[in-house]
Amino acid sequence: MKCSGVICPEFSSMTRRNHPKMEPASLRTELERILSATIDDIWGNQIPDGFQVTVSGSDNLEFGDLSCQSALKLARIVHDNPRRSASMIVERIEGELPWISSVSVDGPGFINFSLSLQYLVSVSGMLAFKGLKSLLPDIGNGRKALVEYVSSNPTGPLTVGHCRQAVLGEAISSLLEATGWEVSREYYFNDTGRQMMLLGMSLAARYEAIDGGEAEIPEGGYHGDYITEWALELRDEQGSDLSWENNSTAFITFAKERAMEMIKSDLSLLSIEFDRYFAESELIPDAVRSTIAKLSSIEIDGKSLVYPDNDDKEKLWLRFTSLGRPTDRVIVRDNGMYTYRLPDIAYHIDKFSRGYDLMIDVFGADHLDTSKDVTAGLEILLGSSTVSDKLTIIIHQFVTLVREGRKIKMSTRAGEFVTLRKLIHDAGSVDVTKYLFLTRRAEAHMDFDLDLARKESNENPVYYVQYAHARISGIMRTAKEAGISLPDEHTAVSADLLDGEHERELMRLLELVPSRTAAAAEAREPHRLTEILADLATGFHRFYQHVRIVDSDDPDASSVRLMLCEACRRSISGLLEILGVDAPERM
RNA sequence: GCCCCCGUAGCUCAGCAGGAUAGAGCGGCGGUUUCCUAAACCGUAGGCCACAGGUUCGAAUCCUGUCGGGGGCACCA
Repeated sequence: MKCSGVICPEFSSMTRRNHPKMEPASLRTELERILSATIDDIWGNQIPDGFQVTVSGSDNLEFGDLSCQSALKLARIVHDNPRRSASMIVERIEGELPWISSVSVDGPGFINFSLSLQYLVSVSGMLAFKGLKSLLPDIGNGRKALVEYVSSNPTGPLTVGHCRQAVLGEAISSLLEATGWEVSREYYFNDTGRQMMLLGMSLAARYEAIDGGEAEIPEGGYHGDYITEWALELRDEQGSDLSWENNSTAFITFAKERAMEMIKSDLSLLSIEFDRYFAESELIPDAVRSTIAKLSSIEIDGKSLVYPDNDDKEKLWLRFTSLGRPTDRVIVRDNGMYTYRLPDIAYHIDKFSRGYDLMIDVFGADHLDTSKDVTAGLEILLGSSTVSDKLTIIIHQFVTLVREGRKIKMSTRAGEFVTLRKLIHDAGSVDVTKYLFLTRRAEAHMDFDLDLARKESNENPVYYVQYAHARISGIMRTAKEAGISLPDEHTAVSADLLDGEHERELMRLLELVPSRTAAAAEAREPHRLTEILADLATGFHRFYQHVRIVDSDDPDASSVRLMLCEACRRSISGLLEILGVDAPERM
């Protein structure tokens, strides 16, 4: 880690001569390295091993562009006034830093850096000519990630809750892709067991009711109108001679296929496509049996992890209490069917065996308890460090629907739910729906007022952002008509032409975009992108208000200002693309 | 009873791996278009960051407790 003389000769010459461009992510890394080396130089072995030096964007322009708090954190370690420590650091590095125009010690001991104009111009140029993605750090570095989301069982249309999850999972996937991960999107569904049986029986009941039979939907069955529609379709296709007693498989298969079609069509409204739909039946019987065998072979405190029920030997329990969970659970029922937890553990083992470096599950709050059990099971089978290193479970809270000021209780089985389709219709557009969900972080509850949906959508911040994009696109058209184009990509732009207060403010905002986006990716928090977008839109609108961009009397200055606009436009469109929201050229 | 999430401006929510005067959108009030899209911009009002302790040079952010709201605790998924 040590670097003699603080500034590596290679780095110094590289940045100053051979490598005229510096990317924001690299600049931060280099600053951190230089600061870290300087601190090591001054205080040497007083510094503990894990001491992290970080450079982050300043909150306020008064404090420069980038800020380092290390001197404050150092105070406790070296027992000195943080301002004095900061000054000692600054003395050593001042004037030696590439791309930095000034360094100062402010407040209680912050070290603040101002970025040089030339650097800011060069970053804006990279954004304008190469786009946002080219400046995002390659965090994944080709590693493979699997994101599992939606995973709703084929029993009916997707609802509002699924919509939130779909949008969230898709945005996380895209965000990972944008930062260098190779992402597979996977949808896991249960196509066996009790729910499918109930679905088939519900369809059979509606089918028989067509010809006047008494429709008896079984207890716990499905009451949605769509079942009746399927029943009519089934009769059109296969006549009216089917009966549940003789043709149960036909009913179940028909319902299951219709449900999956419905779900895929709902997902296509959101432009979501999965790489794989993984059916639970693929795990039965081999994968599940081998999972039971592995779990059975484990003993904790002299007790087998799997044990038979006292009354019924066919029924098997998993001793979750030995794994730190509150209660043991049945994993195989007396009729030989598996409960949810067992195939789910088997499914995750399958995922782990496929060699992913990162696996993300996006679940609703109802999965909280079971997902903890599943994780505990995986940890005992695969080792807790393997699981914690590779598996991340994101639990999002539910959407509460409000209509006429009252909360609506939703139930898919009772047929009382608001579909994803209806939600999109009420909100007025797909973009609005997506953006609305994405402005909240996953763990925040969300009230969705259906009566206000459309009204709110007109005031939705997505239009504010899209408008900025459309406005810039308009400026590009105007510039073209006036014969003004972007500067040449390979010729250095004269920074003097952008030496204004408003230009600098916008460039500084742009410079922050790649690192803020990368931070959002590492936190798996796509809602942060909506914050960046709002900042960019505000920044641009303000810039536009104060600065005349296309000016036929001054084509050179117009051209470089146009470059800033283009940098802004491509930043906005790049972020919107990650969120799956359209970036319109006109509004 | 156990577990999870939330409590920040009138409303919906950001900010929370501690840091320098707490933010946005919408709503309120008042301004700004002979000029590249006014779906914009500028100004202004509005906050004991639920409450109480604790840790710290420093807490909206971390810890503990209390209160309030939501959700989950199937041999459904």
